[in-house]
Amino acid sequence: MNLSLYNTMSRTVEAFEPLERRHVRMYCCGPTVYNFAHIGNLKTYVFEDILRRTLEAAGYRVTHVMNVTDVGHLTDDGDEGEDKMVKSSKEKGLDVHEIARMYTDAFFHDTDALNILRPHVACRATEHIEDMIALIKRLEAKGHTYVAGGNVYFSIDTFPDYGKLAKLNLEELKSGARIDVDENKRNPKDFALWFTKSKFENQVMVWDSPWGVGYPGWHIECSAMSMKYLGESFDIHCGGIDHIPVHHTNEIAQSEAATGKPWVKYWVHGEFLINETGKISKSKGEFLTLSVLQEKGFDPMDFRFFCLGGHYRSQLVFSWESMDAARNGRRNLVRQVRALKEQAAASSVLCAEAQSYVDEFSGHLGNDLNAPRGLATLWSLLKDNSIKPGDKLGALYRMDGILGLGLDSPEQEKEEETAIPHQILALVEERLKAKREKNYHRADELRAIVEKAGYKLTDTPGTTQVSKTL
RNA sequence: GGUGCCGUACCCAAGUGGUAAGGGACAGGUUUGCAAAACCUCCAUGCACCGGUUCGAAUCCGGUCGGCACCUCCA
Repeated sequence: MNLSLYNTMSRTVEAFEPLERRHVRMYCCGPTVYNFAHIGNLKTYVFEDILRRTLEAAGYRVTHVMNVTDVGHLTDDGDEGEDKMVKSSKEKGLDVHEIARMYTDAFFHDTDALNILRPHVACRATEHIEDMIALIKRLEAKGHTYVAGGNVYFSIDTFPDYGKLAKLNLEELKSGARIDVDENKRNPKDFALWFTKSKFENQVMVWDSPWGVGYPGWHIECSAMSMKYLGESFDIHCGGIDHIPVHHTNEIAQSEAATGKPWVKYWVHGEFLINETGKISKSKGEFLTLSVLQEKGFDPMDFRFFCLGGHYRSQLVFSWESMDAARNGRRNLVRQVRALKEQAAASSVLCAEAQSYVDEFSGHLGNDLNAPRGLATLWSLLKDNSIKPGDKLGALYRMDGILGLGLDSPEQEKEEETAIPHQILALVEERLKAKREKNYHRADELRAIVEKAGYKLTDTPGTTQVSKTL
């Protein structure tokens, strides 16, 4: 399987060649655990999961590392603003560590529900403060830092390639166009590595350091932890597209300034999920989480299926109508798979025709993760009556190894029996009797009554199933 | 003000020079007393608009209009 990926650094699709022959080292920016993940966040993790599964399907051993940001960071990249962890902790009346634990659990609960493979290493920022301090010391020794107003800053003017990822034009950037510039900074684009004198109110999350008691800047954790677990140069770094201009730009500066080596080979960024009003965010509009979707009757897999319908580098438009479409489409798929399962067991060796569908599918996924095309191939396979059920199922399972829709997992019969009132059951009985007597006029009357009461009747040979209308 | 992305049917969405994938909805049909399910069929001579290049353009170039994102913590 050939694999090519769009590299933000070169702005082109490049053939993928890892630094080590059969091993891929991948770092994904993880959640900041001061709140639930919203479905926009989750879209990015779905894309990263597709990337990982594609790499594995291509035969690579993957080491997947993700950070969990449990250090409080300010609502502002400068020295102002409120600490988000503290803010959340106050609102919930829990201490910051409890907040972090609660939202970390919630995060993995959601990603598990979406069948997203867990990273091999999920590292907490609070457990790597020493690594961050060591990295800052390294930068300090090389003259990339300065102390001002009690904080340690990275001086971007000491790093000639600053902004290469985002293609920032430093002359023309209007820093401070929308916010006030931190007056401690020599260059408005400088960023803090360590804070000691912020007016933080968080007395819990502070650590001792050579520069005084305080806490790390928000970019340093990713550099420190990724290099700790993946080495000073590794293959893939991914995250949301919003990270390009600031977070990843700063990570590159501090990482490469410290080591003097190229840091990351491929930068892969996922586009945003948006709705009619713009991006889905934590501070704007309705806060859409996976739980909200589930409360509205959607299965987490419906959301995964929905995400797979668009390309990861395109904005995807969320609407309830689209979710309905995704649910219908996925139910249709599951139904067909169930029918195949009843006919045959999945073949372990595929016939040539089935294999050619799998190859076509792999070609699409290998071509910068074109999941929508892959899905189209899956539907054509399903429709191809020249392929025997066992081969069809075997091919489907291979495709699903990447799609992760859980097609091979045993059917969980979700339709749990909600208690049907005995009045309704009595009406159903009466209707059955009318049916047997071929009194269809009466039977239809009874159907109307029962349906009006909020129950759906489905006739099967000899009996009738009752279920509550959603 | 700067930068980037985008505009494809009723909805979502692929498609980067060779004559519009796929899903959903809708409609028609087969079948079942009815209903549901299932199955079959149908669904863009056209890809925001206007010019240009080309044998050929949704795809390339120029312009216009519209949307989104980033330059602020953000997936």
